[in-house]
Amino acid sequence: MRRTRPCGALRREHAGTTVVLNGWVHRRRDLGGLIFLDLRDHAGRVQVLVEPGAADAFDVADTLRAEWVIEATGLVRERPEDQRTDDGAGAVEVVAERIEVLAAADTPPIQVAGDERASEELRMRYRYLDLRRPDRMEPLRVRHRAIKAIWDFLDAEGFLQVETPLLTLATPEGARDYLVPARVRPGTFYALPQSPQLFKQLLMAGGADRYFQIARCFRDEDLRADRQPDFTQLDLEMSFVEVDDVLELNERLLKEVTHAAVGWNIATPFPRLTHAEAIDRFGSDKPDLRFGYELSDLSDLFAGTAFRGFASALDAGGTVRALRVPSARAGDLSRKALDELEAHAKVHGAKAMAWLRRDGDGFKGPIAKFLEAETPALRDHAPEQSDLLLLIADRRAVACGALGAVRLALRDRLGLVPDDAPPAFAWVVDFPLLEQDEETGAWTYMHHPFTRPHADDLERLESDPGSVRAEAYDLVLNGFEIGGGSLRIHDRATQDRMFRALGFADAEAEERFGFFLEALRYGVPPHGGIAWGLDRLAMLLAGAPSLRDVIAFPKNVRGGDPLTGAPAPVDAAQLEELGIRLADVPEPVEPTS
RNA sequence: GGACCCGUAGUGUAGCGGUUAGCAUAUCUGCCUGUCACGCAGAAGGUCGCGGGUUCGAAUCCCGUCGGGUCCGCCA
Repeated sequence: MRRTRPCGALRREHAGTTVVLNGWVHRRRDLGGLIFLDLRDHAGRVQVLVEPGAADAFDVADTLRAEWVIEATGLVRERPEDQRTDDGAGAVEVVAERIEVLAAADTPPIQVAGDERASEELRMRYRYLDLRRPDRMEPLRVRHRAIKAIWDFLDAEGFLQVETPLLTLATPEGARDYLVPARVRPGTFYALPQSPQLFKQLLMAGGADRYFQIARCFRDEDLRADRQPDFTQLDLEMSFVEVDDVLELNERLLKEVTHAAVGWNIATPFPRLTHAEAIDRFGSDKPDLRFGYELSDLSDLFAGTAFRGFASALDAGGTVRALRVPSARAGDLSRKALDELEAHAKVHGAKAMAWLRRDGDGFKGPIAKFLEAETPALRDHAPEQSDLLLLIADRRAVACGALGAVRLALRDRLGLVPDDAPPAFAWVVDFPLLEQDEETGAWTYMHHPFTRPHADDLERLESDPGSVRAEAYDLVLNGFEIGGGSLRIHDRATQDRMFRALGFADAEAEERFGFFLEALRYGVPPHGGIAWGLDRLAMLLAGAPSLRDVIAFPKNVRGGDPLTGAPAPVDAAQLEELGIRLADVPEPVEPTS
């Protein structure tokens, strides 16, 4: 018999009808002469009452255990007034007439019912059990609603959804590629795409005008809580647009998506910060704008200081940056806490972090006695009694970056962002086109080599490459980069100049990207677009602490899948067929746990 | 490549130099007709991840290793 409706969908108006229910035994309460079952499915739970009068059903109910799958037939009735519960089907119960076991279950290794949380490792190993919990399935539902809203919105805006290849050409730059051996051409390899970047530009060359794709992407780099080796982008591209067109469309899209997925009502347009501003004020190119604690530049104040720690950094062309912790919260930071914050700054590249605590007209702290000359000026930066100043002297990128990291540590330590804080979206624009490798001194692209240089700066591409801005933008939410894009170079001459600036010989560029450079010869429209990190956005929408929560079958920190056991060795025969011989690799070690 | 944190019954945890390795829950048995984390009585369940060392004595301290996690590097 087919179920009449989901367990969780039963309501008072169904009282008096006979229903067939399918579901899992969530809990069983055996009172001896009376058995209660909580029956659970995707929609919720309902109580099934089994009385001794229903002879067969009672005998079956006696054998049931947690997570057995059953079919229960019975009469829906309202529960006694004083016994109703708040959840969906809590006003009714089903009096069992017949119960059939559809699938028995061993005692599960992790409990589905109850508050107890197994370790993340076990929950990944038994992901299908973990997903039976409504709060574990919910992030996937949020993600589904977001993707549906994306499809609906972009379809209405005239975007064409196109799938691009997963087996494609390896590109030596960017992240490490995942390679796939090509059996029919021994010795050659496909690569899995790091993004559909060149394909979507070729679609613009093909006249698609506006394209999007929910695209799987692959990057063989080390994992993080917000980074998986295979992940999903919303990839989109538009022809005949300027930066404002792309940003404006994305703001409207996000308004729709966040509302459809989790009911947010976000304000647009989003604030825009230049890259330089984001670094100087927040010490990050993906600033968390939900709280203040902005950095300040005290380089001028310390120009000519006698304190060697600062003077040497300034002499080397560096800066002194400060972060003020207002007196109201500074008291929460003990000497030990300050040591821990300094250690945090060091992890992020700082050589040291100094602190000063306002004390009367002067300051306390290990370096206070070296700064008597600067004390009057410093008072302006710590106006309140007990205000705390955290100071780092270093190259701009290091000083700002490390203080930015300290700023986030303070956020977490002091709870500077309330749970109900509204989401803070922002655009970071005017990224530098190129950045210099610290060791080799070579210039490399910051975004990718197809990013259009800012027209006003193009003339300096060869003479002063570091000063050239890119027509590139990042989308930031609560301190996470959730998207990035740019206008693209669409003419061969500019693309050639870009490759030369990157130190590629013409022949080398031709070899790597010849197919794309050729396309630029045949009339490509000006175009630009963006890619969202869809997993990361879904994580933030779902309020989840880890990307793994919004991915159905995620990988662990070492890139393994505890459920399937991937990656794993393959048969010698399989390698033989692919023409692959393994170099000496360590024997796979059996886990001992 | 590097730093730090964590591995104790199925699960979650306590114990941090001498314990019969404790508690909760799950499991099994018995009792129980309005429970809803049902209750009550009882039982079984542990190479304290693995290897080595220190010690009269190690779950506990040290080293190594394996596994898990967070971060730095890396991630156009």
